Amino acid sequence: MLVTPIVESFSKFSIHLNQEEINALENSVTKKTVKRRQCILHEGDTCDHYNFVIEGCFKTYKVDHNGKEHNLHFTIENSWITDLGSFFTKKTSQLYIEAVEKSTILRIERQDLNSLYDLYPKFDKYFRVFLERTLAKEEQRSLHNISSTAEERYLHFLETYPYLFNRVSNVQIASYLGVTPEFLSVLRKRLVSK
Amino acid sequence: MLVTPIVESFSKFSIHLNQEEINALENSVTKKTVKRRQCILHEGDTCDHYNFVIEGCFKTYKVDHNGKEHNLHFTIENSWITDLGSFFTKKTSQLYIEAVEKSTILRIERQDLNSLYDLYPKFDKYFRVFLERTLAKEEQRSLHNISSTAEERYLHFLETYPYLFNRVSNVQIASYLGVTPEFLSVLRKRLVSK
DNA sequence: CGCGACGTTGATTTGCCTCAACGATTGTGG
DNA sequence: CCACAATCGTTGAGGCAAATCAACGTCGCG
Repeated sequence: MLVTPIVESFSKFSIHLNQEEINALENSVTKKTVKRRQCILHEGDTCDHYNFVIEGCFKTYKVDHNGKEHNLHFTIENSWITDLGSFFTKKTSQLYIEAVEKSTILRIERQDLNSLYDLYPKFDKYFRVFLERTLAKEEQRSLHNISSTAEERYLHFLETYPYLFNRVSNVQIASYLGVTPEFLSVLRKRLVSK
Repeated sequence: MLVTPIVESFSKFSIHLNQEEINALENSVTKKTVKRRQCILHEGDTCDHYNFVIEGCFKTYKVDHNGKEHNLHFTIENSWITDLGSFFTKKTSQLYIEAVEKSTILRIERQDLNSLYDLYPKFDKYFRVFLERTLAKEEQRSLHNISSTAEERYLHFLETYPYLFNRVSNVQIASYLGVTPEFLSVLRKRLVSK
């Protein structure tokens, strides 16, 4: 089954899908393979779907009015990725979602997800819990950002996402931290000499 | 009924509670009045509840290792306020939630909320939708923060939350924007002279 | 009435950016 | 499978946005 990783994700939140629910889910998703550097969402698109990352890694970024990229977050296997803002308001997205590595995703369209919500309350519960966790992480992040220097943010990044260190370039990390690659280089040098 | 404003909030998301559900909710909440400058959550507390603001205004802030306050957000009437991070992990909170004005809240404890989730699927749906919106707003905010100057952030704040302008001090606004009150003063002067 | 919070101004400092340059790595098309 | 191009990581000089520190008048509240 395509959706086994999703079913396991439900299990992690102690929500167990029965065969009917699993089949409904299986019929709602489409598998897509994505090349390195390929975008699954462009600025200007309307985001009408959720994606579950089966394997690989994505970055979500915005391009500002000076043409600079700002990474909002990285998403690796076994998590959902979408532009919630666009998904909700049904307005065009300001974001790009791009594969950092060769990746595989399962996509579910808005209408199919809505059907699942209507038919099976477990989907509301699962996303309610998933969103609580995601929001808690987001808050934790802005909390840390607001009260730390760039050096502290870098160290915190390394602690929190050790598995990303080898998967994304320093350019990407700098963009995520909100500093220039040059300045990250200075920070790294300083840290080594300590 | 105490919970009328909450029932109306459900209605805004097209979720309509029946009398049984309303009664269950009514029996789950406790009304609290809060004085100006009184905290409903302190750093070190564990946050085991959600609060619905009936009237008034709160700020959620962190005190950093230099003793400075950093406002994460303001919450006014007809919205929920809690420390999701602490609520979830059941760990102690790093945050303070303090009334900016004399306020009234309805509090619901974790166990009572869990009972509602178990008995009535509408509650999962309501919070799923609520969290999607909240998370979309959070993302919108970090998106804007990451790619704007302090002046742009201040203008954006005024546009987005015009109703807060008269309710919270510039010290609070500066803390929310991530600048010092002195620098906000400079910005305001610059803007007037334009 | 008096005290503490607020808003403002100015002088000085600093964290991080910009721009420019260069060798090392990576990846890709021929 | 190699050669060339592109991206990456690093270093340095100079600049700017915002912080820090200090000072002072005003206002609202107890």
